Amino acid sequence: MSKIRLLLVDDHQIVRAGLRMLFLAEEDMEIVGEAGGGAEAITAVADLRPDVVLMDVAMPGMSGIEATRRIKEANPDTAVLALTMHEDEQYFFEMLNAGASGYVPKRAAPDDLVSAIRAVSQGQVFLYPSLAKLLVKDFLQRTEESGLPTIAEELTPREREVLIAIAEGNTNREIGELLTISVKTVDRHRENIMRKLNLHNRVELVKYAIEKGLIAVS
Amino acid sequence: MSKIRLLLVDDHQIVRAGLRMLFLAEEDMEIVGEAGGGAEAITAVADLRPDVVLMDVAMPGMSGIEATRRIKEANPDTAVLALTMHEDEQYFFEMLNAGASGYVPKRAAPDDLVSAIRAVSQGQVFLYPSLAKLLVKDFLQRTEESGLPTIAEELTPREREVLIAIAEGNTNREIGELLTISVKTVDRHRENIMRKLNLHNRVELVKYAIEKGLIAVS
DNA sequence: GACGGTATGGGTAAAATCCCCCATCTAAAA
DNA sequence: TTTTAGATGGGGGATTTTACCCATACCGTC
Repeated sequence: MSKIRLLLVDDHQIVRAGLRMLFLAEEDMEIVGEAGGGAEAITAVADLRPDVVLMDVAMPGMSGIEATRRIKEANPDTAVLALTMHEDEQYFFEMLNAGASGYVPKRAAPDDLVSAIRAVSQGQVFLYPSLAKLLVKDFLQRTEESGLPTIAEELTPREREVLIAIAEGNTNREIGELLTISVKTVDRHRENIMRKLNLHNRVELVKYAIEKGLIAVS
Repeated sequence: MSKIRLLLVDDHQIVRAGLRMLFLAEEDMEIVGEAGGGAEAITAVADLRPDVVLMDVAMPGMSGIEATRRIKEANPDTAVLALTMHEDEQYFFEMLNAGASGYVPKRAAPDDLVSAIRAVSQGQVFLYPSLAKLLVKDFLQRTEESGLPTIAEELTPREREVLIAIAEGNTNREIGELLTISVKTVDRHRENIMRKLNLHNRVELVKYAIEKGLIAVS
């Protein structure tokens, strides 16, 4: 197995030195280069073709955000992991937009950073818990905005489950297997849902479920 | 420091036994109870007041999703961590919607599960990298597609018309009358649409149409 | 204890869906 | 000019949906 090739980008060489020490202990990683700014980082990536770029977000000159955007544009296979002092919401979302595969605050435990690098080197996304929370919050806000008006109150929990399963594209038979009940019971629930909501076919059920935010559109 | 109080919810007692063994080694956690189904889980939470509920998603009877929704409704301070075999996109988003604080697949390393419990017990959100990826994908999709729908390019104008009519809830017969063509032709168009888009029933067609902005959700 | 709501499930039958087969006509493209 | 893509339509059949009928069981509440 070949090592994960790392590029360190940070405007403080003390930080870079610390990171170098940290990765000496990891046998599956090697540092192939360093850069002290965004512009340097771009040329370094082009020259060295690292697997993962550890990118400081706030730097004088070209910011880590802009550097990330340009790196991902020219080289989509290189993963960028944001490493930052700021757990600021704005920076976080902008780094995601720029194409970062992960976001780790500098206060994180070294082990977390190492895990993060392994995750992003495999094409995964690593979000530090406090940042993941922001993203989930954003997600929930969006979904509930789209489904505010009078949630499916009239439905029983079981009916809601069945409705969701229908809206996901399952047939009645599949739903029966999913919920371990007979097809006829699924059918019965569907009938009750339709009567309660005054809907008359599957398509209308799906649109209702989406409107009420019971399922995600995509 | 008091221990993190855990409630295990899974319909397989073998899984629960395995988890019990796992947490014996963790000195800052204790299992205060178990439940074999969603309904039991709800009463167990009310009785035992755990800090974290480890919740299986797919269970016969009340699913983990519905159970989570009800637990969070009655007890917002209790964190629910979804533990599941399914890395399914739909389940994941629904668990988030229901109020889960984290999502860990059963294939994850035990250490990851322990980290996840510590994170959610502190009010953080823990997402396993492969799932975090989904959330970021969703985020990026929303931010970039808030302007452009990227219309169904592959469909002919007539097919688009038929798709829209389907998504509006019309039957094939009604669509035939609407477009003054025979039911068989509508059927033919529908087949072609499904083949082109690799969709396999009306429900998926509707969701596709909504996703691409061909019809309004409400 | 009776009643309403929820969840379960069986039977039947018409309608609709879905997936193949086949064909003709037209207009644009190679 | 031949070919291709789009739109039109028919036949058949397996499967699913939809809409009724019926029932039992549990759990609260009045």
